[in-house]
Amino acid sequence: MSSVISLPQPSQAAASFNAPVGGIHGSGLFASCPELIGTPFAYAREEEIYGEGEDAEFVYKVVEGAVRTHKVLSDGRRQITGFHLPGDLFGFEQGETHRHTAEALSDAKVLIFKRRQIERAATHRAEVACQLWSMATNNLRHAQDHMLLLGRRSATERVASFLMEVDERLGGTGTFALPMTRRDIADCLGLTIETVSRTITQLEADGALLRSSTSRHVSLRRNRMRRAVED
Amino acid sequence: MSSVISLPQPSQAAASFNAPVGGIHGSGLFASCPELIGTPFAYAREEEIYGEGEDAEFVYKVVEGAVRTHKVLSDGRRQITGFHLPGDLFGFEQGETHRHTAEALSDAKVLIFKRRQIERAATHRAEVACQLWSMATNNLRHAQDHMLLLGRRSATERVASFLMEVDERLGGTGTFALPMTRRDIADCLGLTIETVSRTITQLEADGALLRSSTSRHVSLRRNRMRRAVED
DNA sequence: CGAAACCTTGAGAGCTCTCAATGTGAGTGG
DNA sequence: CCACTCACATTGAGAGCTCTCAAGGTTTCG
Repeated sequence: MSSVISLPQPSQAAASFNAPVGGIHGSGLFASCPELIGTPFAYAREEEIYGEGEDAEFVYKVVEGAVRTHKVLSDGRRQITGFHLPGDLFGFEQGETHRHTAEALSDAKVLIFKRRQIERAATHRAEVACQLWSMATNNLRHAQDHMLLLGRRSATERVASFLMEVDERLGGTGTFALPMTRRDIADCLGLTIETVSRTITQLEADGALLRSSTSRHVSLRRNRMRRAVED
Repeated sequence: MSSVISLPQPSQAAASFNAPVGGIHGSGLFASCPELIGTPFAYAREEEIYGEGEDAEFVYKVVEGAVRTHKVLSDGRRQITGFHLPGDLFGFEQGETHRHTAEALSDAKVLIFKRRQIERAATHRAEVACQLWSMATNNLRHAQDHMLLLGRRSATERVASFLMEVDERLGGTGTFALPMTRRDIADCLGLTIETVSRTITQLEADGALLRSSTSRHVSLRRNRMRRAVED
């Protein structure tokens, strides 16, 4: 909620929904563990980083740009499980394979770590293991909040809640550019793109936000926005 | 998915949805850490164990019975975030306060641990920290699966998926007694009790399950059940 | 400037919810 | 052991929210 994430390129950065404080712990993690040096790698916009079912040999840390992770059903229905920002770690699994797919939201630079190496560091250094635990617990808390949203909130509440969360992550100024498409938003909130679009239009009509030239830029009237979420 | 949980009283036990393998790691956790001795405590059916917003001073381990955790909105809408079975740990938080409420599903016996004590053990023993990390990661994986269910699956798919999961957790025989009410099921799946009821009736009409005398007992025809979930 | 992807808007359908009534089982006291 | 009670579960009818299908507008990019 109050996490501060440095955003080298605010207009391009994405919110990190599944790892709210991941950036913080992520930064500390490797600082305290100099033997863990990641290999730099770059991905183009929309490029797949790993796919569901693949061996979970590596773990990733966002350096620049943004990444999304999602799960899909056989008929194509998609649920985004998280957006990951600079500083965030993603790709950890308990089992042998990835349980979701990761793709670059924008052109992105990451550091790649060998999972075994990190696990080894964790088994030898309680400090590292505690940070990983802390990170996972934070991600879990966020996932539970999102379950409440998906299971019990209306379209208006979901979209308003989403916009406020993106705003917070992008500096909390109330004015920002959404780093993802309507489809990404819809697949994160369990809605359709049409419903997301209509809801944003309605929020604007209610005076809860303003849109400028491009559809990605919004200015939130946060008091009215909060009223739309109510709780 | 293949976790085996010992069920002293199958007809009373509940599925553990948010901590699929928690029981396993939970058992190991304190076995390897004899200085951590929990204080036994008992709760009556429907009794609150802790409430959202309270200080997260303690951590709990189910010994007997079952526990559910949930979040609520101000208007009463509720989302169950997990059912916890014997062996499962619950109540961990990253911050100072509990982010959800825990209640006994049936009469339950638990062991209570001081959170600080466990955290201290974790900072001194990488093994303990790794187990806690592992547990959190497993819970996170389950939460992400549940997000897909809540965001993208139909009522039929949700109920069928839920029933199969309960079956697995209760031994996988295909025949069992649901340990929770329709309301609990509905609040876990993001549906209403009426929709849950209608969906079960429909699954029975489709030959995917049989109900005996009491509404809580079901026998799954797992092949047809799987077809209802399709994926 | 043209093409393609993205976004918005409209109309109607469908799934789930709401409201209401009935049925059922477990527990209690006579 | 039975009647009573209350919580729980089922069923029905209609409403409402979101989806689907379709068309048109807008932005981006080559």
